[in-house]
Amino acid sequence: MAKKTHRIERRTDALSRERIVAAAIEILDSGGEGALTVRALAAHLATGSGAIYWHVADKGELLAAATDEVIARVMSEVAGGTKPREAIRAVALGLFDAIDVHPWVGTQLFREPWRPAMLEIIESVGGRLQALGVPHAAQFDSASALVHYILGVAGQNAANARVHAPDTDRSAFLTSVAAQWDALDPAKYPFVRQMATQLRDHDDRAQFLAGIDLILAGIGTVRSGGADEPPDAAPISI
Amino acid sequence: MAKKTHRIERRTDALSRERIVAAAIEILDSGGEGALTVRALAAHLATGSGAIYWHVADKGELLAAATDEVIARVMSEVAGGTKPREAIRAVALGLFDAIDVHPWVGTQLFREPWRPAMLEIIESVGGRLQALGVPHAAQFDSASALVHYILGVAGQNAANARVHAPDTDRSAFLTSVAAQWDALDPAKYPFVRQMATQLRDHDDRAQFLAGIDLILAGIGTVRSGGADEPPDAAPISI
DNA sequence: ATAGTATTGGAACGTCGTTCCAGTCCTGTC
DNA sequence: GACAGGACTGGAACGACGTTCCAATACTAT
Repeated sequence: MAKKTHRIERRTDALSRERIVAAAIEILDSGGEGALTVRALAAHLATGSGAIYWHVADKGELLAAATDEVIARVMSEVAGGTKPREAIRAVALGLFDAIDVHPWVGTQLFREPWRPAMLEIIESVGGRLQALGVPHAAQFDSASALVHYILGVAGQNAANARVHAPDTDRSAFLTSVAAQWDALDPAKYPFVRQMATQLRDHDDRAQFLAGIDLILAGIGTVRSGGADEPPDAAPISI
Repeated sequence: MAKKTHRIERRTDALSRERIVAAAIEILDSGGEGALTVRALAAHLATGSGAIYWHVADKGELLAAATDEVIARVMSEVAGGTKPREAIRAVALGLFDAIDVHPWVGTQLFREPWRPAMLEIIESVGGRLQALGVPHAAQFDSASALVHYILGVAGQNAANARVHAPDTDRSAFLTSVAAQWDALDPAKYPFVRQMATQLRDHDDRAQFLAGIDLILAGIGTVRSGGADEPPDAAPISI
């Protein structure tokens, strides 16, 4: 009836917001945050900068869209039907691994807190906390603690990826930082020096998970301390 | 004896690394991270860019030096002789307040982990954890969890300061974000929507401290779980 | 076929970090 | 008190960036 032919595709290689975001993710993954320039993106897509700006407002929106896309992909993958506690660990590990592959995401997560990426993380963690039986009064603080911890690790991993060459592996990087820690003044930095050895041999991923468990244990003390729910007996399990 | 007159001062308004870093902090505090350009800095100091680059390698070093300076100031202020647990809370709150005043520090902390700023934070938190009686095997993971949580909050606060105009107060900002959360699809974001009200009325600082307490509580379960130390009876108190 | 809109590619603008360099200041030596 | 030489300064200039502008082209509806 009406005349709305509803966007017939132009030609197969036509530019689109999706294609631009996908190309941006490719560049970010292979060259890091510094490699994503509008010129590089235009070259990658064999077009000009004007064409890109017709589909995307500015570089910030591009980075935000790329981040949302990566996070949304992670969150849909870790859906799982396990117990709440395991689900929280799975979500956290999924985020850790995603940022390991796309370090730039760790930086971008610190953007506007109402962006889809951030909302999905809060919802995913918070929803599982409810399922765990955390009393209502403690839910906000508990979710905040978990999410901020995850953000902190994410940002740190992104920074680490930024500072060392993309080809050097993690163990070589840790060894060099550990050596710097070990060379510190023992009078000024006794604790850091003691940790140097453990730093060299430690596993980032396992330590991240240990932090999650530590926070969950802390949340557990709140729950058993003053709540009326029986431990581990929440009816819902997402 | 020797001819080393050891740097007699030039004239009172002479440029120096310290004066440049101090000017950079002023600009960062008043105008945010985007306001610090080499040209603005040169104008502020009534000189040219070449003169600045004679004292400072590049902008990165300048930001790192400014961050180290602010953090060192905080750490010396919160020294305190209280009990370890209170000392950790004091250090954390000191960092929170410093980043509240200098939001750009929250971004810069995610730099090289061997910079003085980061080392001082790790040492300060870790040393107090030892004093608390945390068993050696758990010290590294515990310090890591606390520091990463602090970093996460710092980064988030820095991002918030970046996004809203410097004159709008925190409560107005929270209200606007809470409104966005409240307008979300209840089917997709049930938890976030429930938290919208609490977000509007919550106190960032108190919630930050609640997170610290949660992690400390988690660390406490490790200590009492497998260690031989009696609770709260560590002999040393920094 | 033609008019009108959607989309494109690339030139051009202003700003940034950084480098370069001619000049100036200051100090130590005679 | 002249002067050589290093310390230090100020600003012009360079290349790269994000963004805007616009003539040219591709496509759609009539």
